[in-house]
Amino acid sequence: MEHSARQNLGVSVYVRLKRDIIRGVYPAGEKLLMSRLKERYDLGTGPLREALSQLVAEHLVVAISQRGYRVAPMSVAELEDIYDARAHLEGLIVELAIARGDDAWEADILAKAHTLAKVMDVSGPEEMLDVWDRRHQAFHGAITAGCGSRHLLQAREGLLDQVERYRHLWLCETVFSSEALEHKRQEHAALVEALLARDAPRASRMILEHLMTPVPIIREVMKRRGLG
Amino acid sequence: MEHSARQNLGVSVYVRLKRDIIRGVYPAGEKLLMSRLKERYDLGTGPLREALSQLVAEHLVVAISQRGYRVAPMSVAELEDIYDARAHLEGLIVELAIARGDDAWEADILAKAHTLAKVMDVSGPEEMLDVWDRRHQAFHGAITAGCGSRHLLQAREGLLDQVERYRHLWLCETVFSSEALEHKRQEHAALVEALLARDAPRASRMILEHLMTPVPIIREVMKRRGLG
DNA sequence: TCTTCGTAAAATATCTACATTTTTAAAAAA
DNA sequence: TTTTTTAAAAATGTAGATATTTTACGAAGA
Repeated sequence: MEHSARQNLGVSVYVRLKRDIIRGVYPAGEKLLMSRLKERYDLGTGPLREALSQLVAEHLVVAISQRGYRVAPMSVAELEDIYDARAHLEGLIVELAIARGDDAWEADILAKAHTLAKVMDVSGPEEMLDVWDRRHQAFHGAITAGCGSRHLLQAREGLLDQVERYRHLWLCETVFSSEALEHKRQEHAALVEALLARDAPRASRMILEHLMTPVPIIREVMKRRGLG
Repeated sequence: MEHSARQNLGVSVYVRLKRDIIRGVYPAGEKLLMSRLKERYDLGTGPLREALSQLVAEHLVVAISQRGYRVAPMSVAELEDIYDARAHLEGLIVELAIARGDDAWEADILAKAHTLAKVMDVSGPEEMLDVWDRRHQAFHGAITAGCGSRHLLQAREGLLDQVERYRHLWLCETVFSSEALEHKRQEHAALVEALLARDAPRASRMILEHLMTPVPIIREVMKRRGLG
């Protein structure tokens, strides 16, 4: 079965559009002109409106009837709320994971923590950051998977999508100092220890702090760029 | 300004389609044939595909490329996971609301609890159930609003939408006995007491139990109807 | 002069109809 | 039966028609 099932255009333009919005190709609040999008992605209005409708449901785009679509606005207030919400939800999920996770869960966390700790600066900081980010996501994914609830994880995904635009600001701006990286490494090690000790309150508190650390940095970036 | 801003067809058919799916007009797993939908809602494929795309993002509909759309399947496994996820999320939100809610929050809860307790059987059980449900939603809405986080409430909304199909089975099947209603009333009163006493652990535990009670009943209904 | 209002033209969003491609079904052949 | 062929049904995409909003411009009034 090598017949790569043909995706319809709506789905593929959805993926591209989402990536472009997250990466800031279209600034927050910008009007998404049909004619421009048609040209850029080389397709008709039908598939475009499908993709935009999905993004509206995910709150990355807002639609105004008869006036088209705009990239959802960004603000410091939203930055704070979204990180707060995400951190608390992930804290809850971690508590459940500690209560419900089995041996395979523990093993997977250890595995992901190991590969994350071993990220080395081999081919330039650009590439390294990319690898680090992917493994960092995998690490947190392994932790949260232990809660065993498809729908809680789905709610988490929804918040991750929305947080991603802000997080991208952070990743772009932050040049990782090796001390910052070392600090993260220690946080992760302590977190793993709390998880394996099944110390739910401690692990939950640590997750919350861990996830909130980027907020002040992003707030600064936003103020500097006049997105406040 | 009485110019009721003209909604585009995509949005209005989205609302109708969503209501119809929740109410079981289209059974779980059923194919949503374009030709049928076009006829039923009297419009073209464009707006329909917009609406369906949004419902896909909300997980009420699944799309299979080149094979159209289907109502998302239902199962006892999902029933349990979705209620579990919702209950835990609402528990978290209640804890935050207790930590963050102000006087107006307390007042609003008391107000909504009062109107909910006063629901009387005046114009038939059909009408009564409708009023009771609306006020019940308002009651829980008032409680959760206290968390102050737009994004946590948004995540809650997402789960509510998905839970609604199962909840509808319950509302349709359950003929409320006055003793069941009285029991609920007592649960609500105890909950309000715990909230005003700012007893977060107790309130959270109560919410969790309160929200999980319909599960065994719905499970029975589903087994009886062969949706297991 | 500056503002407000109204009108017309341009730009834009929205929707339907039809053409194209793909899937499903039915019938025929092995 | 099982496979192949063929026809019908369905999904998808684009182009163009229609309706709405925005912009441009000038006249009237302050």
